Amino acid sequence: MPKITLPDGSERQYDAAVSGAEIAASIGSGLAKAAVAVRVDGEPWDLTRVIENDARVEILTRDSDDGLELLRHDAAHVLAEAVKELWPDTQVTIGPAIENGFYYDFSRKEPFTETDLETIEARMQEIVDRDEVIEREIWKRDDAVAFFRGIGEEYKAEIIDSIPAGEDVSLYRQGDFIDLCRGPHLPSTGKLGKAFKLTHVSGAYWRGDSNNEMLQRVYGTAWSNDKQLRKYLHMLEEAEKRDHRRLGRVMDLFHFQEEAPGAVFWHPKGWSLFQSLIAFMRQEQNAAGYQEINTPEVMSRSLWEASGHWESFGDNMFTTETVDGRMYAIKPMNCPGHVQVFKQGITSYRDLPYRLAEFGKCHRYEPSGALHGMMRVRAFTQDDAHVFCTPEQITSESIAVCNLILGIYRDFGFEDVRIKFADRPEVRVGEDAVWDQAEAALVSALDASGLEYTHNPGEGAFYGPKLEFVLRDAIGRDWQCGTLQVDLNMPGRLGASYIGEDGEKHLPVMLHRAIFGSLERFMGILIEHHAGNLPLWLAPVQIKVLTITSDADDYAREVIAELRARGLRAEADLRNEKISYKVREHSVAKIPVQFAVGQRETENRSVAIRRLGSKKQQVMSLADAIQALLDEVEKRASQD
RNA sequence: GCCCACAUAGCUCAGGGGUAGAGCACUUCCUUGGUAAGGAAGAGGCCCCCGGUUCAAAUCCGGGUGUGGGCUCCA
Repeated sequence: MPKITLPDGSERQYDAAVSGAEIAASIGSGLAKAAVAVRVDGEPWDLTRVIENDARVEILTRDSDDGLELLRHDAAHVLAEAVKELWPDTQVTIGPAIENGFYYDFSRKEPFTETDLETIEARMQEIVDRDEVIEREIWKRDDAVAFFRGIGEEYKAEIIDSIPAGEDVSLYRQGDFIDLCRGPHLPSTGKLGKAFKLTHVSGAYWRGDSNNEMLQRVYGTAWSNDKQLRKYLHMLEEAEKRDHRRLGRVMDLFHFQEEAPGAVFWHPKGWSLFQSLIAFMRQEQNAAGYQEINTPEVMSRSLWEASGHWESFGDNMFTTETVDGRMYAIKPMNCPGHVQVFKQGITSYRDLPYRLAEFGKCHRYEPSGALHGMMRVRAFTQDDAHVFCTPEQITSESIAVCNLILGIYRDFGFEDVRIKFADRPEVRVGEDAVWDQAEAALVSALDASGLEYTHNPGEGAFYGPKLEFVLRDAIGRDWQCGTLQVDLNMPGRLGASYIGEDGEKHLPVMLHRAIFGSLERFMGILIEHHAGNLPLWLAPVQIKVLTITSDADDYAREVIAELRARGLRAEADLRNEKISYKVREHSVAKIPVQFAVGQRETENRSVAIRRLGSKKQQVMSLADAIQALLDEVEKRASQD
């Protein structure tokens, strides 16, 4: 006689043990239809599983986050069933729900083709039409291992084998397909609906280990209804329009070519934007007490051996051997160079904290498959800095860095920033006692700053723990940009020290920090965040002056001269073309402000202003227009 | 690095064992037009590279390089 308590606090008494489906039906037919699973005392259960005792029960509907995840998980099972029907000698492995969809990893000799995807998708729809009952079964672990081994599913058997002996496992059966799964699942395949689509195939290593066999992964997306599916597919198209590689071309910012994989060829407009980013950062960090330096790009291999980089990353460094047989490395980082500058001057604790910054161009031989537009390159520019300080100064310096980073992100319109604390990795340099100290210092700085953060275990740098600053862009994607690392190892390895108040030699603490991270990557993120519609203060060409007829050419030249004299980046378009033609071309090129000038404007020294994205025009005196734009630049305002 | 796909004009792409195609961009001419493409003509190609098959390869096959989607990696 279970008493069921619903989330709103109401209670229902049932005469006998009752299933989630029955509870939902007793509340309403609409709910019964939308229900996909239940949560019983916080634990997700199948809708058909019988509840014997008093419990708190929550009905999960297909529209809820949990319900959607379940649908996606079911879609993965239906995918696996379809593949097993079509190609019985394919082995199944794992198939989880992921953000926006699902995937399933299969082991087979022949990779899937694009045509196979269509075939599989059609079969999945048949399985949905068949409306097969999905049943939960509890097996003894060893029986399950023997069963899967018996039907040739070695991977499945291996997974179950890694579950502690003596534990029972749950299997789910739908039609002739049976799979190990924690559940819960839908009561039948028909409930999945057809708002799913297979999207692409790729390779994926078994258990995520590159030493293992490469499996064939099929990705798909799944939603609660067709409308949601269409909305998602539309969002993908919109994201593609924002692609910085496409916009970099239409905005004439940069290009890549085969002779320099992973390295940017900057065009005048792209370099202008790059310089704007540097100018801004320079101003902000000078104000925060940093001094800018520059260190060599090519240094002897011995320095990298001393720093520990050679051992950890030697395979990923560009090297160069001179005719006399000396081996040099092209710098992958700036820190060893900064330590050399520290060693040349600083001897006293009175000089600390000592903050050195560099816009250093680094080269890393990234795996070819990792390259991706400007987001992952082999030649990039870091806004790198190192704060040399005493152990007592770690907290205050770390807080200052956090505030600097968050403030700068706000200036770029990134308000949603997450912080992750990454501690010691398995492969590292230095004593554990030193790591204890560095991690504790970073955590205490975080606690003192009052900022929220999450824990990212084992993801620290080889020389110290770090904070990762992750910003979320306009369409909800996360990008890790900034970093703050506490390093108690490198100064000692490279022989840096200072004389403390006590007259003794001490090792300085080194805080590594970057805010943009890579300027190339940050620019890519900025372009995609703004969909190319850069805020006025960053736009390489801020104003285009378009003439209606050639009678206005002289006035247009005057306007350009005036704009440039006031520090605005402006270009004229005096071509013998119709105004619509010019407007379209510069709109496509994402120029934020267009001034149209014709006879009327020439006569009263005005401009007809059209902002990117707007179809309206505003006529204003040239003087007022310039002032308004200067104000906007000063405020670093974003249009969106 | 690994799996799959792709590589044709500046760009976006069609084609396909035997003179290389379109749209846009570009050049010239006409047009001086008030807010997202005015008209005409012209020029533009080692069909990514190296091999092989073939009477004949841009096309088929193999290898390489690059790019894309993932996996692994990211000091």
